[in-house]
Amino acid sequence: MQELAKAYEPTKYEDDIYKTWEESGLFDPDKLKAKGKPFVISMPPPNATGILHLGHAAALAYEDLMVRFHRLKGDKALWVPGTDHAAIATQTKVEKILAIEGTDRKKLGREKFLGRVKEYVASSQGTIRKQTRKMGSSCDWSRERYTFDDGLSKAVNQAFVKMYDDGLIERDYRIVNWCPRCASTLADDEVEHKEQDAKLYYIKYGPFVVATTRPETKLADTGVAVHPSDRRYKKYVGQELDIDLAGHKIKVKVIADKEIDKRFGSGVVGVTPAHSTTDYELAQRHDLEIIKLIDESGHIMKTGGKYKGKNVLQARREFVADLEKAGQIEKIDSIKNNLSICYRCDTPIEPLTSEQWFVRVNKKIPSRGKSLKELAINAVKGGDIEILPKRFDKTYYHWMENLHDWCISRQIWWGHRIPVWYTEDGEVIVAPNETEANKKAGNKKLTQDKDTLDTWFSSSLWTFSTLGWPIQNKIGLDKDLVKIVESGEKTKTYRLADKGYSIGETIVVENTQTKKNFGYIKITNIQKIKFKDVDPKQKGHEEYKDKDDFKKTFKKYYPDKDITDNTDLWAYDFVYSKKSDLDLFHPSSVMETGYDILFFWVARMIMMTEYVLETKPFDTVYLHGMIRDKDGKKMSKSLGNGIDPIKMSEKFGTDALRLSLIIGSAPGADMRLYEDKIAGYRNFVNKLWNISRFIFTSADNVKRVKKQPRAKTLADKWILSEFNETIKEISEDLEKFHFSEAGTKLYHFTWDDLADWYLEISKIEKDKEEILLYILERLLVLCHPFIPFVTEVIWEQFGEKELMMVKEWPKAGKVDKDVITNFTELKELVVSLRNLKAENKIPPTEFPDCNLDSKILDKKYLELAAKMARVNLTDKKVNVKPIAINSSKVFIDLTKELSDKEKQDLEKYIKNTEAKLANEKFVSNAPPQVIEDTKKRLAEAKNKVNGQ
RNA sequence: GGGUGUAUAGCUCAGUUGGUUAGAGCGCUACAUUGACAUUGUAGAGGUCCCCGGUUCAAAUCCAGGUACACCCACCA
Repeated sequence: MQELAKAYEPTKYEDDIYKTWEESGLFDPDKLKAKGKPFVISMPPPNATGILHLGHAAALAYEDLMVRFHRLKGDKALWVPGTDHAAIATQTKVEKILAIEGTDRKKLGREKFLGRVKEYVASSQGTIRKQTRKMGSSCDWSRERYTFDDGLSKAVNQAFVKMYDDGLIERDYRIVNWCPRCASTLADDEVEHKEQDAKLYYIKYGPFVVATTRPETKLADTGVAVHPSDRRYKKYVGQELDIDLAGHKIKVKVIADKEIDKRFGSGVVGVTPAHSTTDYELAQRHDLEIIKLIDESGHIMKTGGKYKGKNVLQARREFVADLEKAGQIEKIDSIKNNLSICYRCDTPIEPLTSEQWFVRVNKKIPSRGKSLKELAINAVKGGDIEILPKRFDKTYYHWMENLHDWCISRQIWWGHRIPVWYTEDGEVIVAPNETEANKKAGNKKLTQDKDTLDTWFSSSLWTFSTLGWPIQNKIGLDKDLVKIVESGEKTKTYRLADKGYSIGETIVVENTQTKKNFGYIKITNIQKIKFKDVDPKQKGHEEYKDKDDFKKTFKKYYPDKDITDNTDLWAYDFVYSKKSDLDLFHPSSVMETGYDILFFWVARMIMMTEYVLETKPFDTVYLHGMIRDKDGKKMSKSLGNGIDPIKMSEKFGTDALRLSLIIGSAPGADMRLYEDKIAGYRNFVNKLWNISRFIFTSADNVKRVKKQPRAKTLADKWILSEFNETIKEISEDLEKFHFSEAGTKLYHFTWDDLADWYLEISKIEKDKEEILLYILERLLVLCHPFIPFVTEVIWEQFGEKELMMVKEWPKAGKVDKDVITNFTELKELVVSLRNLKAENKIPPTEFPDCNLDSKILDKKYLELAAKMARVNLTDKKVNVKPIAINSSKVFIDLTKELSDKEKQDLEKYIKNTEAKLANEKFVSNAPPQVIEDTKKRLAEAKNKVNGQ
C-alpha cells in the first residue's frame, strides 16, 4: 500500500487504469465468470469524421454506467463499439480538404479519391477510439465494428436484394431532394428548414396574376392551378393557355385542385412539376407534362431559353428585371418562409426530377402480409420495444404513420455501392455480389466502372458524331453533353426519340478525326440517355465496325455508380459474422441514443431488423436529451460555446465529467452543462478520495471485511441502516434507468451521511475500523459505474488481485427505521446547538455551559452531541428558558430566543394544523397514519414555541 | 396549422403512486483553520412552486382554460 496524495490527481492514474482493464480482457463477456443473463448495448457509432463531442461523451457515460452496473451484478455484459462511415458527412469533409489542396474528387478519380477517404477515416477512427477510451468506456474492442466493414457491406447487399425481390425497392423517375453542393439526393429527413426573409413576386401571367417566391421556376411551368370553388377563375379551368413571360413562351393547362389556398397570394399557383414537391404531386393528379429546368449543379438548362447556363439566383435577378421591363411585375411583398437546406452543408435544396432507387414503405411484404411501416409500428405498439421516456411513443407513431417512400441512392462515391448491374440492352441485375451478378447475367464478364460518365468527361476534347445523327457538341467538361447524357431536357430527348431510337438501344460514337468508333451512347429511358465509353488513349481499348459489332464483342455489365446510405442494419450486424453471438446477444438490451436520432436511425433499425431477421433489434430505447450551454443554447462551433469533453476530462478528471453528465439529466430532457458544475463533481470525487484516505490512515490493518460487523452504538446502527437503504435504492434506480436519482443518492450518502456525520463521530467514539472498511469497500462498488477510475485506484489499496470492475454488487441488509428516527434526533440536537452558538456570536472555540435532557437519547449520546456541537455539558440546569428539539430539551447559557420570523411561522403552522385537525372531513377521510403524524408535528411545534 | 415538453430560491435543477413547515448544488452572508479533504467545515439569508378556475379532507403534484419559452412535424405557391 502506498501513501495516497492529499488530493486526487486523475491524470496520474486514468490512462494506466484503462490499460489494466483492457489488458484484463474482461470487457469481453466470454471471459467473464458471470453466470447472469446477457446485457447488451451496441454503441451508436460516432461519425468517423472527427472528434468526440459532449453528446458522445454523455452517451458513453450513460452506456458505460449501464454496462458496468450489469457487469458488477454478474450479468454477461457486452458493449460493442463501432464507428460510422457516414457517407455524405465523410465525403464532404474530405472534399473540403481537397478544395484546400486545389483539387477535387473528379480530378482524382474514383479510386484515388476513395483512397484518400480511407486514409482520412483511418486517422479519425484512431482519434475516436482514443477518446472513447479516455471516457473510460468498458466496451469490447475485440468485437469492434465499422459500418463499412465487410460484414455490414454484405448485410446491406443481402438486404437490398431481399427487398428488391420482395418489391420493396424499386428504381423510378420521381422528384427528389437534391443538394447542388453535395451533388447528391437526400432523404426527406436529411432536409432541414430554416426561416428566412423572402420576396413574394406577383407576376402578370396571361389572364392571371401568379404569386411566387421563385420566379425563375415559372420558366418551366406546365400548369396553373386554382381552387375549384374560386369563381374568379372557373371559366379557365381545363383550358390550355399560351403564356408570355417577358418573351419566354410557355404552354400551361389550367387545373382546379382543393390544395390551393384561395387567400394566399393571388389564389393562383403556377405549377412547376420538375422543381417543387407539391407541384409534382399536383402534376401527378392532373397529368401535367414535366419539364426539367434546373440541372444538378443548380444551373438553368436549355429549357430556360435565354437564361440557360445561369445559376438560379442570377437567373432570378435577370428574369425579374426582364419581367419588370415588360410591365409584368404587379407587386413584390416581403414575407417569411422556410427555406429547405441540406443537413450537412446548409446549401439550399433544389427539388428536381431524377431516376433513383426508392424504398416502398407501404408495399406489403409478400411473405408477411404487412408493410415495412406496419412492422415498425407493431414492434412498439405491441410492447415488444419500450421507448423511454414513454411520451416519445407518440412521436414515433406520428412519424411512422406519415412516412413515405424514401430515396436511398446517393450520387457520392464513399459508401456501400448499390448492388445492381445493368447491361446495355436494359437488363437490370440485382445481386449481393459480383459473382452472383455474373451468374444471373449468364456468366458474362462484369466491368468495373472505368466507363462511367465521370471518367469519360475528364478524358478528352473530341468531337463526336453518332452513326446517323451527328452531335455537334464538344465533350470534355462540357456541360452541354451532360444535358444530353443526364437527360430530362425536353428538346434533346424528344429529338432522339423522333429519330427512331428506342429504349435500350445503343448508338456507337465515332471519333470524327480518325473516323473510328470508340464509344457508345445508350438510351435507357425516353428522358434519360446513358453514355459509356472506352477511352481511346487507354491500353486495351477496342474499336468496332458498327454497333452490332460492338454488342457482339463486348456485352458488358455496368455497376450502378451510386451508393446507398443505409446503415440501418447496425442493430444486428454487430453480431452478424458470428452466429453464436447472434444467438446469445441478439436482440440487444438497450439502444441508448439522443432523441434527435429516433427518426433518423432508430426507427429504421427497427424497421429493417423486423424485416430481415423477423425479430426486434432491442428491448428498450433510452433517449437522452441534448447537452446545451449555460444559457440553454445549442453548442456549436460557430457560436464558440462548445465544451470539449477531452479538455474537461484533463482539467477535472473523467470521473467528474461523467458525473456531471449523469446527475441532473433526465431521459428526453435537455441538460445544461458548464464548468462550475463539472468542478463541483471533481470536488465530490476528491471527497471520496479523502474519505478513503482517512479510513486507510486511521485503520490499523487495511483488510476486506466480509460480513457486516456488529453495530455497537446508535451511530453504527444508523450508518449501516442508511447504507443498506442506499444500496437498495440505488440498485432499484439503476434497474429503472433513474441514473440521476441514483447518482444524487450516492452523492448524498457519501458526503452528508458518511463524511459529515459518521466520520466525525468516529473521531469521538473510536473503534470503527471494521465498519468503515466494510462500508468503504461496498461504497466503491456502488460508485464504480459512475466514477470507474477513482474507485479502481482506491480499491488497489486493499491489495487484492481482483479488479473493482468485476467485483460483486452488494446486497442490501436490514434497515432499522427506529434507529434512523433516533439518530435524527441526535443530529437535530447538534444542529440546534451549533445554530444557537452561531446566532449568538459564540466563537466555535468557546464551550458554553449547557444542560441537555432527552426522552429518547441516553446520556452517552447527549455527551456525544455536546462534543460535536462544542458545548460544555453540565448537570446543573442553566437558568434560562429551555428550548425544545423534538423530544429533547436544551438548557443553555445563552440569551437566544426564537426570532420573530420563526415565531410567526410556527404560530401560523399551529393555527393551520389545528384547523385541519378540527376539520371532521380530514379526520374521517385521511389515513390514520397521516393524522397521527400531523398531531405529532403539531405537538412539536407547540413545544418549540412554549419551550416546554 | 398539428404535436410534444418546460415553467419550483439570484443561477442550474430534484421533487416517485396527491399526505412533514417544498429540497439540493452553485452563488451570497457570517464564522472557523495544526492531522482525511480550503477541491474543507459550521451556521444563515433567500420561494406568490407561471396565472386563473376546478376535483379532493388534503394539490408544486390530478383536471380544464390561459400566458411565456423551447423543441418536433407539416405547409409556406
